[in-house]
Amino acid sequence: MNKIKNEAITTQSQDFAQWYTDVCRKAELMDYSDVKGFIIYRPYGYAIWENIQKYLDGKFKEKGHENVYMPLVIPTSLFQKEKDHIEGFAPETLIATIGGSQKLEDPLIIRPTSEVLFCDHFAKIVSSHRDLPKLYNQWCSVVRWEKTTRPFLRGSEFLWQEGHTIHESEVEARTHALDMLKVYETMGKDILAIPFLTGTKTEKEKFAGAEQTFTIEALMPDGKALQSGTTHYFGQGFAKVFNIQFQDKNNTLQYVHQTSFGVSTRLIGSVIMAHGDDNGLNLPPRIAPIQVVIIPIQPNQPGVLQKAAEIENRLKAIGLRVKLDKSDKTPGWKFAEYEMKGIPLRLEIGPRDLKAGMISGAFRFNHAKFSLEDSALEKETLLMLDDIHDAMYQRALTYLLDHTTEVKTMEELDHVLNVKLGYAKMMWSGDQKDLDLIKEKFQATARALPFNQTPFAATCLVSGKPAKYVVIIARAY
RNA sequence: CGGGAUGUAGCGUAGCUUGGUAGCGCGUCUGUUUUGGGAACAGAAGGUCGCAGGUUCAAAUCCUGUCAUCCCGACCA
Repeated sequence: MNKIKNEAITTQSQDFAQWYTDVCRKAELMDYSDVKGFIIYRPYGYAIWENIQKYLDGKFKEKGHENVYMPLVIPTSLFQKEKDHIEGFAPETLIATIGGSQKLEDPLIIRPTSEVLFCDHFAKIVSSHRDLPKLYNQWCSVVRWEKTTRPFLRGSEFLWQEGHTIHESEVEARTHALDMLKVYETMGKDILAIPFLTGTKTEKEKFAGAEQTFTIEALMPDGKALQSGTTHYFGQGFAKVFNIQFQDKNNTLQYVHQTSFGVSTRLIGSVIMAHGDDNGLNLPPRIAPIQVVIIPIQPNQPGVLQKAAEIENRLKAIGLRVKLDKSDKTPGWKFAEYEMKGIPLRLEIGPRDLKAGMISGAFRFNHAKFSLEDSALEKETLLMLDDIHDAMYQRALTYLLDHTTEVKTMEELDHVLNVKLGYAKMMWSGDQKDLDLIKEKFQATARALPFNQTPFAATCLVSGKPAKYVVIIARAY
């Protein structure tokens, strides 16, 4: 029953990285293009992104954001204004140097992120405290010339959303950055069925140009962490460089306080790894492009196809995303195929069910089979999809908790990173040199300073100096 | 950017050592029978052997270069 039916997919235990790539391609989420790092988002993969977009776009608008669209290209002279920012991104920019047949005086950088465009624009449109806050969001793609690329996890081009906001006060801006982190965290719980580790990034890991960076980190089954989204408090750094000023209520000129935040199609990679298994993809119901697949058994028998179509229509009528597979593949083939594609719920209708007035089916995530009364179809299906979501979230949460370990010695750290796998929670002096040592020894980095900073030891695990922070260490994607 | 591996039909591969008509499995198409966990039979289509040079009467095969993908590092959402 649980043995591997699809020989084409490498098993996770054989080679987790290869398993991941196999799933991406076999489930038809993406395809490679002719340019390294630039992937084709196929309909099934893109539909997952659309579902994430739909959810987030709604949440952003609830928070008062407006969508805008900035240019694809940034003049080099503009990009270079903020020092830390350019230092962070310069090594991975793609630059257009020719327009038509003429060499460009000021070469155009294909945006790796749009901070400077927003800043430049904000400076022009803001003059009074009455203009604030400005809460903008942009859906677009960005380009970063990456050396190593993997589908969804790291591409030279990826789709994302970038929010950019400016505020009158530091408190308001900081609160907003944390609010948006909460939106991301809730998204994990609501639709991705992924519990995120949340916290603050260390000085070294924070965004180029930010004063403070917050993060959501997902723990993958191979024990590695995947940074899945970040929000930033920029302070007034960009505002001063780009001269984004306003007159406050006391008639004095002030610089705005700024934030930005983003999540990308990397979330798809996160979902693939967090929930997938040796049978392939396993999608949480709320982002699954197809939530229910209906498989007619012996479709030539009287009434079977009609019933299958009726079920399809009834489920569509209550707003579900449904597919009825009328093709002449055998049922066994279809079962395996739709498991591989991660469709959360399968319904089967055949002569046996017709006679009994029942509908058979199975869950993708745990392979459990069931049978339900025809009359209860709508009600039961909705309940089951919610149950599947909750169970998937719980399973991921249990994994996260089981794989978050407090460590007090180098030996324990070694054990967590190399044997037990997952997050190592340790006390840290606050000196980056101590973390550098860990990186050198274990190729692991600080993922976050968790918001819960309750100390559990007095000294830093590495240096023995007085401990300042609780920090989460892991290998990362 | 360093180290390793691989490019032959949509996918997986044989052939390469020793140059001589490009083969197999899966998938695809047509038809018939099937159908409750990856069906059977019959017929058919599908190839610039990654690309570019070179050696040769002759190159998938030998030589040089190049590109891409994957893996492992360093760098990064």
